[in-house]
Amino acid sequence: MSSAVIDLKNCDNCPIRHRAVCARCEPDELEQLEDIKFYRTYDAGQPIMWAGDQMEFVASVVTGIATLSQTMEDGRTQMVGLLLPSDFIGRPGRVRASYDVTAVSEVTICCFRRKPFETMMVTTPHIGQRLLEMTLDELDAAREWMLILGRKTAREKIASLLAIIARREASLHLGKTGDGFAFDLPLTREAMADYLGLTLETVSRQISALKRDGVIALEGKRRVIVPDFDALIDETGDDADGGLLS
Amino acid sequence: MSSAVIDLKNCDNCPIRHRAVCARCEPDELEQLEDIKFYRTYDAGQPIMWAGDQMEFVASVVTGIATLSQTMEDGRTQMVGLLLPSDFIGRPGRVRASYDVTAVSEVTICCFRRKPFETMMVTTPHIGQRLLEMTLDELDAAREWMLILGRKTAREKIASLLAIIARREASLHLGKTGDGFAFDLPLTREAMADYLGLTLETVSRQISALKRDGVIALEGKRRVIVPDFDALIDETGDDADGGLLS
DNA sequence: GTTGCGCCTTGATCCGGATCAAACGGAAAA
DNA sequence: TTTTCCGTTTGATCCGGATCAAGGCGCAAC
Repeated sequence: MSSAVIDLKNCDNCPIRHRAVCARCEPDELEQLEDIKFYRTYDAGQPIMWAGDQMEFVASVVTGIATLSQTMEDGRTQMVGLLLPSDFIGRPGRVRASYDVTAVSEVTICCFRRKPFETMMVTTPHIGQRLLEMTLDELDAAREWMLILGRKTAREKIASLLAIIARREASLHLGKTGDGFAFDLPLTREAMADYLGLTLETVSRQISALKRDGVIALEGKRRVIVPDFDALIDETGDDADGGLLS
Repeated sequence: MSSAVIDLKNCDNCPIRHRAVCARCEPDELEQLEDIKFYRTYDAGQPIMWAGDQMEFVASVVTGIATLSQTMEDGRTQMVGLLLPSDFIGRPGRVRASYDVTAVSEVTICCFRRKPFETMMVTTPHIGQRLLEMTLDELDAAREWMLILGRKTAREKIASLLAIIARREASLHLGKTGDGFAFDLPLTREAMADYLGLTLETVSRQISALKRDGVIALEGKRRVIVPDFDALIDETGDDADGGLLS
């Protein structure tokens, strides 16, 4: 694997330090962390780890996008996680990876040797608490995903995925989700198919259909324009209010 | 809701105290817990809470089986969690329930008022740590479930569900999973369909097919006999070794 | 007994998405 | 420039599971 240590200290973008795990750490706790962390970068398409691999470290995504996925013996693949900056990789207490982790874009991860990290979790409750919050959020996302996989039509699945990505982009760039909102798809058609439990042909056809029906517009293959966000939400089959009302 | 407080102290079967959260609590921590916990019982089929309900407590299943599920406006339903004794209900820090919780059999839950429980999580790290472990296990289960929903055929789905239930029964009763192993289905055909993203007719047909092919035998509608456990596993499409080998 | 009611099974038909196949378009390599 | 290649689109056909419909079985109420 062509991965390299790129920095050992003071990465302002390190999510474990500044956003994910250590948002509430004391300065001396941060110094402890500095001693056991290092960085790795992977090119788009590269595997980061295979299911069954020995995991010597846990990690956190700093930049880029990676996927968690499971593959059956005959090759059928299901994505089970989409890892964005600040998301956590690996699991304290577990020696072997349970899923394949693959870089979708160029990805930099911040690694912590597993043993020291585990002992730190005991001595520094904040880290465990933050990890619990993150895991609960992931569980909620997984459950929303299960509804998509189990009960939605192909069109609803595509609309749901677009809405998920659009919402994330909007919140990231402080952007409005108003009219004419636009964003880039970070995933290939095949990756979208693996996400949604479809074939890439069906993904392509349904995107074309949404375009034909004026729900979205495309610039090239990857850039999506959403003229009316509510119209997109209508296509997802979800409740109009995202569970916000009584 | 015909729910009643059934006991306020010393429930040897309370999973929060003895199995789930407090496995490593000190005696004085247990006493703290006693002050803020109470029990409720629900009949089979009764709703325990609806998505959107205000949650005044978090809880833990003591006896019986309950389901977590999501329903779309038009009635399509997807089960997203199967709650067994010792499983946790609710989420610290969240005011409203995200999913419908329904009793499948008669269910007794052990409730903790949410606020005191949350403050206790801060003062008693063991509880948070145990909760993290449980949540990570649930996340793994959800991801296995996503593969089932997204990529498996109806027959593989049924076989997978039977294998999941069989394995749990086996581990519960210290039972072997050897030849002639038998267990009761805790779910109706409809609940199985909601679990697997199928219709109840397809569930019924595929169970009949597995019976016809000698993979399983039935006693009545609910009791399943598995003559050869490996043959059942073969039908799931999963790797033969459950990821145990290198 | 018989009636009614859940829960389950089975049959006939339909349709959405998979599969097989071909071709397109843009970017990098030659 | 042309070639190659990868990601994508589109078309034709097939099939697994949904849908619609009828009937069976066990059980509790009457």
